[in-house]
Amino acid sequence: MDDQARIMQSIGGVSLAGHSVQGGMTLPPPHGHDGTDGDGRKQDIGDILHQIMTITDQSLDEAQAKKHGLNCHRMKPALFSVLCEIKEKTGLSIRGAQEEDPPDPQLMRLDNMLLAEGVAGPEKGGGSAAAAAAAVASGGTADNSIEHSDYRAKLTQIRQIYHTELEKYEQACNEFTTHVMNLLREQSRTRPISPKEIERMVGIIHRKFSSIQMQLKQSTCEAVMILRSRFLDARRKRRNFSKQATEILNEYFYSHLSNPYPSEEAKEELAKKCSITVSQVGNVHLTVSNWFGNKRIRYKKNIGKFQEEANLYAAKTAVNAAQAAAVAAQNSQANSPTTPNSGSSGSYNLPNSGDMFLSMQSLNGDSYQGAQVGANVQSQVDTMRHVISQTAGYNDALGGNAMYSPHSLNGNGGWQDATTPSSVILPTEGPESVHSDTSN
DNA sequence: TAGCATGATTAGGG
DNA sequence: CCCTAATCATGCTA
Repeated sequence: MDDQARIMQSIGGVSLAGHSVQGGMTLPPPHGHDGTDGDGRKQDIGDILHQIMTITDQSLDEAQAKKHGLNCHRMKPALFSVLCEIKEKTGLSIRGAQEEDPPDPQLMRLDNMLLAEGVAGPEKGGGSAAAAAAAVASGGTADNSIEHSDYRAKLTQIRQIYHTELEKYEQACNEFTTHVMNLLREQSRTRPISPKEIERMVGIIHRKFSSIQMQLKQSTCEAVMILRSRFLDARRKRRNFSKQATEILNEYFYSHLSNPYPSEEAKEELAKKCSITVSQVGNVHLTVSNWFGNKRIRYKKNIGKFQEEANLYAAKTAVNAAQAAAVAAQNSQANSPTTPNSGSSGSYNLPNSGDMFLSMQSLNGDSYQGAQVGANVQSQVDTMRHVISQTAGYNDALGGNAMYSPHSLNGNGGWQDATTPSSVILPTEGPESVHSDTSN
């Protein structure tokens, strides 16, 4: 019996203790611990150890020859399968523990975030999903608050980088896995490596690579967050309106001082007239609302400070209205001399602007409250009369210091009828013809 | 550069 | 959902 055969036999004898025979091969019965065969086994093990210790002393050819001899030994397949079985059994507990790993919550969080931001997930819906998400976050509407080309461009860039890197990682992972698998398959001819063990190794490799992937996802998330915060900061950045725009808004405000709550249509119209566009701010409607909200509150807080401004705009409105009225009167005289006067107490026609216009329109549209109309009309008429009298050198009993008294504010600090649902329609024809400088 | 002006945001109420 | 009130943050100007 040569050395190799003895090794095989010895290993077989040790390894198969307590196991039945595979492949119909009869193996020595399990050794007891009574020491009857102990000396023989010790001798065998000693031989093996000796061979292992001296293996480096052997030449390569000698080692190859021994290896070949081992591979060709008739007992090798049986021994091999038994070793595989034992290995599998000892590996079970480890593998079981590792495979029970729940999905990493942090990874899930990152995945969800990337999906929500439109970086991961389907190519097409991604951008709009992100836009919608960001719009919701910023309180605006999806269609205009984040239609920011810069934002989208940067997001697309991030998305591209992310996918490129992800692809690289996946490729590297696959390549490495294939390499390791090939290596293990190659080695499995000389040492017991079961397919399951290869699988396990692949799992380990994948886990390692997924931790790298997580880093990628993490930095991508960070990039998106920075982008978003920058974008939102930019949105917050204030840009003063043009002087014209402020004038238009002020004119509307002071000519509707009794009820400075523009309707949706009025807001849109104002935005249009003020050339407040989507590109200028995120949300046109919100901007006009902001302006009126700020104006109302600041006016109310310090009426004295705004008195001068109020007078200015009152005069402006009145003069414009008077001009328009004069033109209208001329036209009406020329076109239909029999047109009755609209019933005002003065000698001029009612101006076709501001609350007066509203009252007329609203009466036609039957949606406006009578009381409100009355208040507005009265306020406007008073102002008009006063201003026109001043500009025309006419004195009346009102005195000259307060063209706009804060009578629109009630005792509670609120505007009269402030709770009345506003159905105010911005004059679409009158002011345009009057304020030719503000029309688009 | 301080201080005011002003557009935007936020919290809370109806 | 719109409003007010308070506040933030930036723009403008003396």
